[in-house]
Formats: sequence, C-alpha cells, structure tokens
Amino acid sequence: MTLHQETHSGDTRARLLDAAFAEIYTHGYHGAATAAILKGAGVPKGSMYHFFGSKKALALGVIEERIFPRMEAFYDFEADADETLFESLDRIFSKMAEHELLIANGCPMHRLMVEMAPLDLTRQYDRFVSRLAALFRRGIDRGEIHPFDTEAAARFFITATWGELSLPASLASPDAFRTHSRLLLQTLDRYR
Amino acid sequence: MTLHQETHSGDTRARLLDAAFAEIYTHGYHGAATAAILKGAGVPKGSMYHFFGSKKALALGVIEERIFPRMEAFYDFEADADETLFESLDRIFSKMAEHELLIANGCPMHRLMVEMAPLDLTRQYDRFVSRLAALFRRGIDRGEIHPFDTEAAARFFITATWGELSLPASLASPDAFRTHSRLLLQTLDRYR
DNA sequence: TGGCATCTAGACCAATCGGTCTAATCCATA
DNA sequence: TATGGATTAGACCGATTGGTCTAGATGCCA
Repeated sequence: MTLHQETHSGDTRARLLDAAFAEIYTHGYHGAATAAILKGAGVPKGSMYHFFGSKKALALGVIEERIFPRMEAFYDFEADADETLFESLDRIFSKMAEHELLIANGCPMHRLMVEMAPLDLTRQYDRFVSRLAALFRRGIDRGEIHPFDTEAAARFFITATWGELSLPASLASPDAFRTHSRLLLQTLDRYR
Repeated sequence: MTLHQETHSGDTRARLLDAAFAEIYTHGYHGAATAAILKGAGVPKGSMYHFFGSKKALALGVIEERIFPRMEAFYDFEADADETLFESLDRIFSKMAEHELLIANGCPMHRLMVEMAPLDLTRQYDRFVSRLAALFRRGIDRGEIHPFDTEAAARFFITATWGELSLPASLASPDAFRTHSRLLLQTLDRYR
C-alpha cells in the first residue's frame, strides 16, 4: 500500500532534523530555506513549528542531535585502547581522507561556527579539544612520546585540520588532505 | 558648504565597494542586504545597478578590487629582501596577531571562499601559494634552510592559518593565534 | 549654449523569506 | 465508543529580498 508517503510512523521530528542537516550542511544556515527543508523531509510547515519554535531552534537541534553526536562517533579517539598514539592519529586521519563528503564540504560543526558566529559553540569546541588532548596525554603517560603542551597541540591540530577541510571542493582532495595531515603529524616528531 | 553629503565627486563606485566589503565581511554574502550596503555607502539603488549588474557582480568586484589587493599588500612576503626566511615569517605572523579585525573576523577571502563555494577562487589561491612557496625557496637558495617541498609547505601554512583565523571571536585571541603560529613555524625546524 | 551620455533618485515589483493560525485528523486511553 | 491532547495540513501574513524602470539631474564636449 503506502501510497505517496513512506513510513510516517511518528518519525516526523527525526525526518526534519535529517533534512535540515542536509540542507544546512550544503547551503549554509542563511542559504537553507525552510521550504526546502520541509520539502526534503516531506513534512508540512505546521509540524515543523509544532516541534521547533523557529528556524534557529531547528538549527540548534541539528547541532545538538545530529552534528555533535556524529563528530563524537567519528573522532573516536579511544576506540582501541591498545593502539599507540600514532596509530590512533593515523587511523583517524585516514578515515577522514576517505570520507568524500567531509573532504568536499568540510566539517559541519566548523561551517556552522563560522556562519553563525553569535551562536556559542565554545563548550563543544572545548570538549573536542579536551578529548584530543587526553589522547596525547595517554601517549605521554605510556612513554610513547615526550611531554609537551597537549592542550595547545590539540587546538593546533583541530584548527589546522578545519582550515584544510574548509577548502572548496575545487581545491580539496584526499591527496591534498593526506599531505596536510602528514605535515601536521610531523609536528610531533620532535617529541618522539 | 557640503550640506548632507560629503565628497560625492564621482567616487560612488568606490564607496559602494567599500560599503559592500564591510557588510559582506561582517555578515557574510547571504547575510549582507543590498539595502544595508546602499545605506552604508550613502548611495541610491539606481547607482548600484548602474555600476554593477547584480549583487553577485558587486561581490565579485569586492573580491577583485578590495579583498585581493589588500591581501597582496598585507602578506608582503618580499617587503625586505635582507630579511632571512624566519624573520619574514615572524614579521608577517606578528602583524597578523596585532590585526584585531583579522583575529576576530578571519580572512575575508577565506570567508567568501567558504560561503560562496561555486565561486572559483582557484587562481587567487594558487597565486597566494606560489608567493609563499617562493619565499621558502629563497630561504633554501640562500642556505638558510635545507630543501623541502615548498609548495606543500605553503599550502599547509595557508590552510592551517585560515583554520585558526576562522574561529569565532569568542574563541579567537592574539595569544591563541601566536601559539598556533609558533607551532606552525616549528614545522620548519627539522630543515634548519 | 545645445545636445547627449552618464549617473542619480527612489517608487515600484514579484518572489521569497520566516512565521502564524485555524480546522481537520489521528490516536491513546477511559 | 467517547474524549481530549498531539499532530498534521496548508492557506495566509507582513516583512524583506534582489531587481526593474522611468524621470530628472549632472557634466562633458561640440
């Protein structure tokens, strides 16, 4: 049966978040029209304003329930406790280089950060820095690398990587990204 | 006399470019309303559409005649031919750290690149890379540093710096920038 | 001074924006 | 099966968007 609408079993909210994420990721917040989001989700306007009070609230929901969890899963620094620091970093950077959408469109959190400057993403950023710094610290504790300022290095790694990922698709490529991350990793050689 | 309008001696076009630059730099392309640009320039709509066919054409003009020349002047890598490579880099990074607007708002070319992805800024990017690579090469030729892949290093420096500069004002600071560029410069130590 | 192209001026336009509102419908529970 | 909150549906709204158009002012050159 299922005539023109598939699986409308109360997942309206989730569909809205998914469609909004896609639309905002590819067109930016200002460039994403609510009409396009609605169409993408196959949901009428009334439902959107039932679940979210405004476009901004929807964007906040996207950050909180789509982008941030996705990042946490992606940058799973501690996935394998048996990995050395350098093995972990290699694994993460390789995964990124193979992620076509990421190479072409950049990090969604970074994009929203840049475009919606008034929005405060300090907490998410700090949390992200802490996690990477903790990975560095574990390497130090295990004697894989000599001590250094892990917080500063984590910030350096994150913003430097965001910069490379933010290149437009016409300038970005997996190879360019791999070169970038190789140079970035060399930063740590002096502490080996 | 000059009643309510100051120096309208045919500089309308220039005023439009200035106002558009300011508006686009602070609000982004989508966020910049033509009405606001017009108001900022103190110029009626008819004049704008006389000189520029569309908002997009105006933005192109801003890139070509405001942003890019400004960058070329700012990153004047070869200003002092007697400087060593490291002196030049120190000078540039210091100048950037002291540039409040740059720290707070990021590199205008980078912002437009991110927001107007379809726009092709490949030529400008490549030119910028070449200039920095040339500075590296000069250092090599003078024996100040051992040979390395200057193109790759230039790209690394530029995108890494863009990433740090793209942090929102709430996370950016001259100190954070200085730490970032210090770590970036360490990349070259291995070739000293 | 007359004539013509350049430029100014802003009223006006259709389209689109985010957002509101009310009526209909669904659905769980009593 | 009756009731009532949750959800759907989309017509509608004022504001704002980028863009058009025509009338007049301006200034250069003949």
